[in-house]
Amino acid sequence: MGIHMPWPSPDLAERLRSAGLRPTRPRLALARLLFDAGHRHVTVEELHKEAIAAAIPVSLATIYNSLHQFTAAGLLREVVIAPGRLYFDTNVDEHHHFVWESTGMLQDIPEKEIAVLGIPAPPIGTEISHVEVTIRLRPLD
Amino acid sequence: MGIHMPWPSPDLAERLRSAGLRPTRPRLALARLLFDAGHRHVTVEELHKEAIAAAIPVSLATIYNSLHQFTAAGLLREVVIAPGRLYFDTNVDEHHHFVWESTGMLQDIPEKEIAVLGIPAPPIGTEISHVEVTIRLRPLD
DNA sequence: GTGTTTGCAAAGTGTTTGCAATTTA
DNA sequence: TAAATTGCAAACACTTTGCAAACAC
Repeated sequence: MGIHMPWPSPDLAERLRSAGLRPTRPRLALARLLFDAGHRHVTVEELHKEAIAAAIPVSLATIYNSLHQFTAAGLLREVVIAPGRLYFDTNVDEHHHFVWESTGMLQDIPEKEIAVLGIPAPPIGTEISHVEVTIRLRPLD
Repeated sequence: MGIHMPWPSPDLAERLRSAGLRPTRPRLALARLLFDAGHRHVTVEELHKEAIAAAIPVSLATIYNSLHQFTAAGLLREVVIAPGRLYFDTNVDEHHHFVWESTGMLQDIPEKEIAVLGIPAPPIGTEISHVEVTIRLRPLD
């Protein structure tokens, strides 16, 4: 855990199978778009357009379903940066983000670059699931 | 900036006026609910229910409008913790959050408690608007 | 009185769901 | 063949908008 294979990717069908998901044609095609090109941040709409452009005629509903299934299976992580701006992040390891407030764009910051000191003890009955630092940017000037 | 008056609150009408907002009856009533009881995290729906319960018959549309106007005026800050879970935070100073993943609940962590080290230089053409640390919690066991 | 704000109901948006047809194993 | 998955279209929940009436100044 924590280590990502560079491309060429491991067998995607196998990866889906071990996540408990049948490697159907739509899912494999989406997995290729998502995981065969390094870490990505995609929105539902973007992925749908990409799929259509790649001559993979998946319906929007299937995009939604697949992204949620992938997320539940731990293959993706959701990142919300503003109301109505939801990304699915193929980097599921602990890491941080730059967020361009003007465009909604997102950029990863490796976990190792940033140290968070003084994290308070988690409230009784809870444990820390993860810690994320979001650095919001505005255009200079 | 960064210092908040404890209650009793300064004159709310004046506060709205200097934010460029006419102190209308609905806006004053909402401002009282929001700002007269220390820092709060409210959702649109919660505030609407509170207003109705307080015999202030504002429409949902007015809640939406007012919250957005207050936000644009710098009296509130939006905090999205998951798709569809938007809070308006009356604490507009730099600070951090605990987020209960199971319930969506939110709790402030004062800015001073946490130190973020190693923040990378902002990408060319941008400056840092703010840095927030989100600590997600899951139930113990 | 003039320009702003409100409430209502209608129109949008983005997301989910039900179900018959299709596909996987 | 049996069970899971897909696509479509309808249903949803949430948010915004248009406009006449009410209000602030």
